[in-house]
Amino acid sequence: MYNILEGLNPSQKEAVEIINGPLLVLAGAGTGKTKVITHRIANLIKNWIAPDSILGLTFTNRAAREMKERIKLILGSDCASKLFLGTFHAFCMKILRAEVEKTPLHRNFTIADDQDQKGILKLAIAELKLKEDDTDINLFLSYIGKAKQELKFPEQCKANQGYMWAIASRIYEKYQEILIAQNMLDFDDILMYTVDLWQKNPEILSKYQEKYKYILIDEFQDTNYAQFKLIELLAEKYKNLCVVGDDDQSIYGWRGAVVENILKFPNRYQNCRVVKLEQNYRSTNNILEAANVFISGNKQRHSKKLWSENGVGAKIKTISLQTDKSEAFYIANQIRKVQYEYPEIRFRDIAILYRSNHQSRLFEEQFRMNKIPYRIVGSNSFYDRKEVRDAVAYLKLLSNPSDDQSLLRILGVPSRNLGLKFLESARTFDKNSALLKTFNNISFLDTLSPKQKTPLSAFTSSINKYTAFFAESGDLPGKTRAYFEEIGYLNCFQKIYKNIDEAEDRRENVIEFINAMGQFEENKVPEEATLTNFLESFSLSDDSDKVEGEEEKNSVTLLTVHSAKGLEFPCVFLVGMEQNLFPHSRALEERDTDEERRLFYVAITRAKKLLYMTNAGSRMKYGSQSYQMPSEFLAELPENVIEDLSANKAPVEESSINDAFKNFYKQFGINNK
DNA sequence: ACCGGATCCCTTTTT
DNA sequence: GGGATCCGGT
Ligand SMILES: Nc1ncnc2c1ncn2[C@@H]1O[C@H](COP(=O)(O)OP(=O)(O)OP(=O)(O)O)[C@@H](O)[C@H]1O
Repeated sequence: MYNILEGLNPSQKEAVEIINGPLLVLAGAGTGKTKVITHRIANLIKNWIAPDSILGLTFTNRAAREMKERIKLILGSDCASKLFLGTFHAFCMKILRAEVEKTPLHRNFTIADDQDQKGILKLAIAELKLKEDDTDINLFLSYIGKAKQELKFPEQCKANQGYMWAIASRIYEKYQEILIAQNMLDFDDILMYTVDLWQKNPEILSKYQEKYKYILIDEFQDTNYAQFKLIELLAEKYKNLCVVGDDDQSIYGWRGAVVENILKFPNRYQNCRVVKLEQNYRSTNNILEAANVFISGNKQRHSKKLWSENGVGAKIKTISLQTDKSEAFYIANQIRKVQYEYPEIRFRDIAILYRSNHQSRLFEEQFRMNKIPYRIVGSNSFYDRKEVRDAVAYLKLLSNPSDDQSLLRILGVPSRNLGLKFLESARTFDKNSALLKTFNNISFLDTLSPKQKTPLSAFTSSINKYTAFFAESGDLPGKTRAYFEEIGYLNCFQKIYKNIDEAEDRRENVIEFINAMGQFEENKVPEEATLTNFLESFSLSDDSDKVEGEEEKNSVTLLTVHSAKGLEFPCVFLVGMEQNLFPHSRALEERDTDEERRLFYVAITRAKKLLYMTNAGSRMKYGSQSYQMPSEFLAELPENVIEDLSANKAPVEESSINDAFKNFYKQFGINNK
């Protein structure tokens, strides 16, 4: 049998061998915290603890997936599949589905995405006859989110002081009413409802306390109040709670994360064991020295010294490029060069890290042209496409007939001669009924002209037919394709988009989406291949069960710094190192770049051996050119660990030079045609 | 009611 | 660069 304790240092061993009681592992990047969690799980199982009584929670899907893979390596996939490993949200959804009678929702409830949220919030504002203009929508959503993260229901928010809360709590109340009427919940509800369920039903809580006797949580510095409370309740009885994290890597403050959760963990659990790890096994000392600059000044932290036996290593390379295009071009070239120089570095050992998702686009284009295989983590660009969102809405409606939001989305795609006036009449026909129910009401149909009655009947009969089909599990792609064809969606694109290529593109995206359902189904037992399950994993972006092919595995990874947390790559390109991008303009405006600095620390510490940082002098922003200054962080890098390659003329793509000149001329009003 | 065009937002970061 | 939204013509 695999020796679980082999290859661990004494502190790691200590943590792994503790079986019962609260345990905190507080340590810097790359010191093997995640390794402690995975090996500790293995050790629990070796000590005859049932795998299904172990709960491993992570923050991001990517981290859950990574952990699953590591555990598979130690325990084998049979054993690994028995324990629950996933995000807080995935775990809570499992509970809410199981205990649905005790929640405000009905079976097959669906998760509201951000567009649903906005739509419902608009409805709430309209129903209250408030005249808040659209720009306030995001503000109110953030109020509501904040309340939910603190586990406050609308009732409790009414007690909040201030003019804004007076309005916000009324909107919150209405918003919640509509969500529930549509049998939906938003992301924050997932946590709030679970805590509420447990608090109101001690017998249910007790059931789960008995089930999950051993709890392990990675990246604990990122938990918010609701998550802390959730775990506190679950662990109350046995207190076998192991949390692991690094206060210097706290980068989710904007989402309500409370660092004190980890810092004060020993105060909350009196007999808590604390283990610190100081040896970094990941990076070279050059990389660590650079990283340290950005956290040593942080207030409110446990100071941790990191050291590594990995030698000084290569210098960090910084390169300034002219444009965002030449940045992507340079990196595509550099990847080839790196592979030439270091044959052991495969595509999968390389990552492109950026501050925000939209930066991936140019790299995708460039990599496609250069035949560099890549995969993007966590970007919604595909799933955010209108045609894909519409496809999802078509399906959500089958799973949850009360989902008016989805109905509204797709009723006019393709156009069915059923517009605003028609909707108004359906709404007034029965204010308290879901739209789809009204559509099926014979006496409502009788109020319509034949020109509307015919398309509406065709629409509802397809919906009803496929609702019945999907009630059985299995063959999701086949049924979906037939559904989309019959209801006129799959072949409506030629009609909607004049440009034939665009129409074909969009149609193909829908086909690709249908294929993704096939992939979802592939590694599921037939009973689990239900539409509801698919939609749920889609909403949670939970692709942790997806099996990747070799080609896919051996790809360059494109991802944000946030989603790279917890991961490591031998070669990292940190791109877009420009003022207002990283650090982000919002942080600069608020004169609070602490979290950006920690984010930068996280970015640097992803690299094992090679680290490149690039910045561009100009970049397309909102469709127009913007001139960019190098990031203030670059100036802080210790000189002895960096090497500036900018002077060595990097190969610059022809068209980028032309672009740069054109913009130069444009700037001075010279017409260079 | 539909279509096309103009206009106006946006853009952190994730579940 | 792209989506949602509004407006005016058909
Ligand atoms: N005792 C050890 N001996 C050799 N390698 C180790 C040891 N402990 C950890 N490592 C390696 O160090 C690397 C970093 O480990 P791990 O990802 O667990 O760190 P971490 O503390 O979770 O990092 P982060 O804070 O960045 O998430 C991994 O490649 C791991 O295999």
